[in-house]
Amino acid sequence: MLNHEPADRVFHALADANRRAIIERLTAGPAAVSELSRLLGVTLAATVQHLRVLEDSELVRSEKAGRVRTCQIDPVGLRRAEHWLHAQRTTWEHRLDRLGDILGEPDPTTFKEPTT
Amino acid sequence: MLNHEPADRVFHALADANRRAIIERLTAGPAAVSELSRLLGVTLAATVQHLRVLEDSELVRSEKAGRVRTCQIDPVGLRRAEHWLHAQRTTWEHRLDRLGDILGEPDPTTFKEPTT
DNA sequence: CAGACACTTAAGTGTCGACTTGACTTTCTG
DNA sequence: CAGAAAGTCAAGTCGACACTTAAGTGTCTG
Repeated sequence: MLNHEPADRVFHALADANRRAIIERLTAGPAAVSELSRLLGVTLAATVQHLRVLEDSELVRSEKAGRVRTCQIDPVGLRRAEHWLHAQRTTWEHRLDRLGDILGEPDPTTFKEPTT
Repeated sequence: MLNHEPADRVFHALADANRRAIIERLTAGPAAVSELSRLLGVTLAATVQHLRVLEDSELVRSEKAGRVRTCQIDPVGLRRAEHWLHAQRTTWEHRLDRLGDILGEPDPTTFKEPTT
């Protein structure tokens, strides 16, 4: 089941607490890899691996100047995830609305939810 | 790093394409476990395991009547995930706004981003 | 009531993912 | 220029995870 859909990558990236901590830090402004490494309390190598995941899912961008790589938020991934969730929630809510309309109608012929 | 934060659970649940497919199906209305199983093309047992993850993260609720368990969306998890993403994005956007204000000011004393 | 249905639980398997250590490369700085 | 700083790359370890099969448990239905 090794999918490479964008949604897979984004949600998988967000599933890790350390990666979310990186994102939370970066919303406050850019940071170097070593700073993030200190923040998480893990090795530089581990941090770099997290950043690779975050960049692949377009949640973070980074550029290297001299010997320091500076990371910042990439809004693309964030928006993609937000959009999927919003779509699900609104679809669900609209369905409930329609259901309410039907149940509130003056002539309620016995209504049954189709399951198949 | 086996965290049990709610955000961990929700995003981890959403990271799997089959679980997202279940959610997408349920936004259209309730469904039985065996129907979801058919939809995914995996074993009933596997489907039950996915549902356990989805229920633990409050993305799905289910009730058993007779021998059939009916599943439906639980908005709690969806909202939780959406809220986290929204918070990150807006924090980031507001920071950019403030940055724009500063850079657009009449007396721009040489501005340097604090990194530590 | 017998057999089909709709799950449920347990155990096993192969893969992935988060870390680590250790060996480099590149870029400052005293 | 020597050494420190900041990353980078490559293994290697070990626990999680998505499946499966197999053996149940209740609940209809003819």
